[in-house]
Parts: sequence; C-alpha cells; structure tokens
Amino acid sequence: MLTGKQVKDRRIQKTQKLLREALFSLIHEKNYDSIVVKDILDRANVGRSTFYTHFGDKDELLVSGMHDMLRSVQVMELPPSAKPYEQIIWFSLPVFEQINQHRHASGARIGIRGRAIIHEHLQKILAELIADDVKKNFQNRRKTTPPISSDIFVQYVASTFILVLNWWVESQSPLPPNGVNDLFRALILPTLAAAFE
Amino acid sequence: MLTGKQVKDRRIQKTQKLLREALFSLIHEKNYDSIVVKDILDRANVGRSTFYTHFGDKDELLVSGMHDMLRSVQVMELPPSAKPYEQIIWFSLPVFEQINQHRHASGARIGIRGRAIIHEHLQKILAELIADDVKKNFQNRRKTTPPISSDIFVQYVASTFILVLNWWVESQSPLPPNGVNDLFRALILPTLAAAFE
Amino acid sequence: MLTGKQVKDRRIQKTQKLLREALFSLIHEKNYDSIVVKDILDRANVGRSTFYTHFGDKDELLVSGMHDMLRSVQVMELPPSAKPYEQIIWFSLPVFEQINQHRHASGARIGIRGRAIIHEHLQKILAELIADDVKKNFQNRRKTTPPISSDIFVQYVASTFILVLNWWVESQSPLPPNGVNDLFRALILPTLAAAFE
Amino acid sequence: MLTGKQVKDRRIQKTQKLLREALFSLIHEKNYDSIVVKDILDRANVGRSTFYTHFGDKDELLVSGMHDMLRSVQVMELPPSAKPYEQIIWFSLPVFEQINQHRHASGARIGIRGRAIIHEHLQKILAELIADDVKKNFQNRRKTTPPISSDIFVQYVASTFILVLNWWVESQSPLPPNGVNDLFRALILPTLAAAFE
DNA sequence: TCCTAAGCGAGACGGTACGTCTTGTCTTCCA
DNA sequence: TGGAAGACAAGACGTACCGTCTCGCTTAGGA
Repeated sequence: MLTGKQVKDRRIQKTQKLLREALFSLIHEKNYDSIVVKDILDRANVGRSTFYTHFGDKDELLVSGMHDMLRSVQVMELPPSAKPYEQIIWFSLPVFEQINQHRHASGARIGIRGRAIIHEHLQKILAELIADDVKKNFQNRRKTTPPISSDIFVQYVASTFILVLNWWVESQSPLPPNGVNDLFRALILPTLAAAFE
Repeated sequence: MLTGKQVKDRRIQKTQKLLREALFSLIHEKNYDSIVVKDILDRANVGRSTFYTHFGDKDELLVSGMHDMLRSVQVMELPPSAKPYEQIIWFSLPVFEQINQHRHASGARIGIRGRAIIHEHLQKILAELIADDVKKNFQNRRKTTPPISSDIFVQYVASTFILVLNWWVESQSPLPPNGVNDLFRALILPTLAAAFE
Repeated sequence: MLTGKQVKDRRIQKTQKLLREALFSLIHEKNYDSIVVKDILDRANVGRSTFYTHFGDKDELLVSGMHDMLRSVQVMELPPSAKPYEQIIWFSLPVFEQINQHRHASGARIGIRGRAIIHEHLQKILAELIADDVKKNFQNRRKTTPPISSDIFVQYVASTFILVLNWWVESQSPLPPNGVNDLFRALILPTLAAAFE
Repeated sequence: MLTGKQVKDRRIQKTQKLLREALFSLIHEKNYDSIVVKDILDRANVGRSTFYTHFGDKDELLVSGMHDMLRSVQVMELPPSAKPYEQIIWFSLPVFEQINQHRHASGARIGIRGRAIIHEHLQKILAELIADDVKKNFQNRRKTTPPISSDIFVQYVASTFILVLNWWVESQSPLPPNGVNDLFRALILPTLAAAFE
C-alpha cells in the first residue's frame, strides 16, 4: 500500500516525466539551443510555474534526463577486461547501447551548446564513477612525461567519449554500439596504455 | 600613398579593434555568457548600430578576434619533426605561446558557452590547416581497427587541443607554453602513433 | 462574488490604469512627442513587454485614456436646447468640464503631435456620437450653397472643437468651462445656423 | 556675367530644389510620416550632410516648399470684396488655384502628421498676412459674446482652411478651385459675419 | 462525507537583451 | 571649397524569453 507521500510522488514523477519526454522529443526536431521553455511547456501541457517548481532551467531538465538514462547503466556488470586500465572506460559500451535505443528518430541534433552542457555534467558523473580506478592506477603510472594530472586526464576521457558519442548520433552512422565503441577505444586506448603501462 | 578605400578601411579597422579589445578585456572580468552587447559598446565607446554593421553578434566578434590572433601564428615556420605524423599538430606550440601573452590578467574565464563557440570555430580553422597533412598521412595508416574516419579524427585532435588549452587558462596553471604543449603531446601522440605507424 | 475572469480583469485594469496615469502625469511635465515608452514604464513601474501586451504603442495608450475620459461624458443627459441643430454640439460643455479637472498641474503641453493624435481619434468618436443628429438635421438643410457634405461638416465641427480645447489648455486661459464653451459656440453656431435654418 | 557668388547660389538653389521635389514626389507615394530622411536623399541623389546643411529636418524642408508655393500667391491682386471682413480670407481662392496644379498625380496623402506641420506653419504665415485686416476689423466688432481673442480667431480661420484644403486633396474631389473655395466660404463666412457685423 | 493542503494550468508581470531603425554629426575624398 | 559617400554615437523601437508571481481548479488523504 502506498502512503500519501508516495502518491504525491507519483504525480510529481509523472509531471517530470512529461517534461523530460517533451524535451527529448523537441531535441529530435530542432537544435537544443533554439528550444525555449515555452516550447517544452506547450509540448508537455504543463504550466510555467510547475516547470520552475521542478527544474531551475532548461539545462537542469536535460541533466535530469541524462541521470535518468545513466541510472539503468550503472547497474550493469563490468565486463572482464584484458588490461587493468581498461576498467576506466568500462562504461562506454553500456552507454552506447543505452543511447542506441533512442538515437533513431529523425534529427536528434544536440548541437554545440547541448553537447557542452552534457559534457560538463557527464564529466562530473564519470569523474565519480571512475575516480577510484583512476586514483588506483595513477599510483602505478610511470611512463608519461610530463605527469598528467588526474583532473585533466578525466576531462580528456570524458571529452573524447562525448565527441565520439556526438559524432555517432549526429552523423547517423550505421555503426552498431560495439562498432562505435571500438572506434572510441581506438582513440583512447593508446593514450591510456602510454599512461599506465 | 593611401587610396580613399584604404583610409575608409583604417576607420573601420580602428572601430573593429576597439570592439575586439573591449570584448577581450571583459572576458578577463566576467563569464563570457554574462557579457551583453551593451557592455561591449560601453567599454569600446561604440554605438549599437555600428556594432551590428560589423558583426552579426557577440560570437562573431569573438571569432573575429580568434582569427586575428591566429593570423600571426600561421606565418610561423613548421619545426622539423622527428615523426612525419607530428606535423599534424605543428600548430600547438605557436598557439600556446600566442595565448600565453594574453592569459594573464585576472579571471579570463571563457566558460562553457565561450568554450563551445571557440571550439566550434577553432576546429573549423584547424581542420583547414591540417587537412592536407591528414589526407597525406591517412594514406599510410595501416594499424587501426576499425578505420578512423578523417572527420572524427580531426575533431578528436581539435577537441583535445581545446580541452588542454582551456584547462591551462582556466586553472591558471603555472606551466609555461612548452610545458603545456608537452602535456598536450602526451595525450595525443600515442593515438597518433597508433594511427599512423 | 467575483469569478476568476473578473479577478484577472482587475489585475489587468490596474496595470492599464497605472500606464494611463503615468502618461498623463508625464504630459504635464514635457512635450508628448518627447515622451518615450521607457519614461512611461519607469513612471508606472511596469515591464516593457507588459506595456506591449496591452497597447500597440504610445498613441494607443493616449487614445485609451481619451476613451476612458469620454466614457463618463457619454452617460450625461442631453440638455434641452433652444434650436434643434444645437444638439449636434451637446457634448462640448461636458467635455470641457471633464477636461477642466485635469488641465491644472503645470505644463500639460500636448503639442503638435499629441494634438494630431487626439484630433484624429476624437474626431472618430465625435463622428459616431453625432452621426444620427447630423443625418437627421441634414435632411432639413436648405440654405447653404454649395451643399456641404456630411463628412466635411463633421470634420469641421470636430476640428474647431479641438482647436478651442487645445487653445484653452495650452494657453492656460483662466476661462471657466462654460466660458470656453461659449467661445466655442460663438465660433461654430453661426455656421450651424446657416447650414440648418 | 555672373560672379562666383551667384554661381554658388545657383548650385545651392538647385540642390534645395532637388530636395523639395524629392519630398513632394514621395508624398505622392506614401504617408508623410513614414518618409524618412534617407528616402529623400536617395530620391534626390543628395548626400546626408548636404541635406542637413540646408535644412534642419524633414519638416523644415516641407515648410520651405510651402513658402515657395505661397511666394507666387502673395503677389496676386486682392479681389474686390462685397463685405470688408471678407478681405480676411482673400488668400483662399489663389491658394486653392495654386494647389490645383499639383494635386493630381496619385495619392498625395499628407496625412495627419503632415497636416499638423503645415497647419502650424501656414497659420504663422497667414497670421502675418492678415494681421492688419484682423486688427482693423476687430476694432469694429460688436456682436460676439464672449469677445473672441484675435489669437484664437486666426487659428480658427487657418484651421478651417487647412481642413477644407486637406479634404479636397485627400478625397480627390472633382470640385474646381472656385467650387471648393465656395465650400470654404460657406463654412467660414457665417462666423465672420457674426463677428464683424 | 466533508475538509484541507498540495500539485497544477494558466498566464500576467517586471526585467532585460536583442537586433533594427532613424537621426543628426563628423570625416574624408573628389571634382 | 562645396557636395557625395557613408561611418559613426546615440538611443528608441517592438520582440522574445526568462524566472517570479498570483489565482482558482482539481484531487486525494485524513478528519
């Protein structure tokens, strides 16, 4: 049996879901930058004040959608990996597969601004996800000159991942998830190897 | 002796210079996104319509300033390089050195939006600069699996370069230009080597 | 008890009232032409977009204020008049009396542009007010040569009325409402008599 | 033989004539209010600074054209008049005849704003033209109650004249000059008679 | 069953940046 | 040296969006 609080939550969840879906459907139609709050409200049939009750702005809604999507990814199993430093990028294939379910529609042009937003937040999320691995492995690094700070290294991984992801979606490449993942690995692994072996 | 056209140009050049300088000085004080056109006008002592005569918007002014800065870079000599594929990133040290002259002041926070703009345009410029080298060298590539498209590869180089550049400026790192350039090379060279050797 | 619609109306009415009062208070301080929309907004403490929601421009606001003022006039009783054609100008004394309550302050200079606007609209309003009388009485006209068209005649009455009204306000004449009304009648009645007797 | 001064004058006169003709030709095409200085410059093939050398603004150019037109009127003979007070409106027929030569073209819509401008200036000119007559005749007035000030009376005559003139032009009435003059006299004479007999 | 509090839609509102437009001044060159 | 060309500062315009707000309606839970 549900408590009052839970029922209340159900209404709230439904509204938030409407908003997220409205935003994603709009992203399929036009550039993220040119979507304005009113577009979302009209699509979701939600009042202006309701929107601002739940989200501070458009970007926050986008980030909330991202978290939503990554939530299901996080419970996935880590694949056994040949090299220990490959664990740093364990997330890539699951995310590509997750995205794969949504990327077919029409345009899905996140554009330069949307990419920047996602980049900023995914980086924060990834940083948390891989912080331990990186720290652990960075202790063993010995070959790079000059030493690469953990901060810039995490940014590099996230940046390259988003780059490939975005190219995959925007170019509507026919590559399957594991194909684009191989591409990502081809770009990133040499640098990882150089840093950690 | 100057013609009428050239004198006219001199007035225009002066106005555009005032605007570029105003924008750069403002970037040192606050986030690029929060700079509004009127701020620039007040700083440059320029009328609103004059601004729009020369530039379509704030971003165009920023890009114009970037081109200005890169113009001096482009005339530099290519350093002889140990490996042929290193020619692809010949631009990195000159650009770091060029930026170095401007990055000290106070904040210099380009921020998420400004970074996106610069990224977008620098990538376009870099793409042109290295297109020949990439094409030439891509003929010889033999090791990567899967093959990496020229398009995504150029984006990868530009993206990583901007990432390092931005980190350098925003973190106010004490690294000298050649130090940060080494850092950039440490990130990018392993992947280049894997792609072209 | 009020419905939602009526409450909404109350907010809107209040905003429109603020704007009208701001404009009238500004007219007392400077020339109508030199009043810009921002002056009105600052005085009324109203946002720019709100202004344009309610009024297309400054002139429309002025006209709206005129209608407001004339609304109270229109419910007045027609005074019994010695001559039937005097009914055509029944409105003059009530309007002079209405204006009299507002014309003291300081400058109240409507100026050339404002006069033109008011003229244009008051003429339209007056035309409607007296259309019936004119038509009725024009059936009986017999003396003028050439016949005067109804159109030009109405314009003549309105034009002369505005002329006297404007002179009264701008010259800050000490004449009381009925005094200036007598002046108006002295100018207009001979022509009316000639036209309708 | 002409002196340098005279040659210079001729050039100046030519430029001013070009500007006047440009304005009048534009008035035939669109509303006076919506004509901007640049329209006149383009039509007259005159530089912006040249315009402002000769005229303070658009209105001054219009007034200058009016004076031009009235200059030829002023040399006309006063017609003998049955009543002495009719001398006050001696100008009406000559002006109607003068205008008659220009009013056929297409639109010739002076509009509300242009009318106001002309009104303002014609009133000044007429005031000078008839000042003596009015003063002379006002000494003899005995019938009006209340007494009508010379100021408002002149305005009344000018206002009514412009009204009829404007109606004649804008309605493209087929009335000949003496026909519209009769109309004007039908409106104005009863009041004149009442004031001066 | 009624009551009460919260979620909600609708949309008015103040604020503010935008890009456009026009004005009147100024500078430079040319005939 | 006067006029054409047109860059320029100034600033008003009307539009667009934002984030805040006020208002009633709905709705379900606890009284």
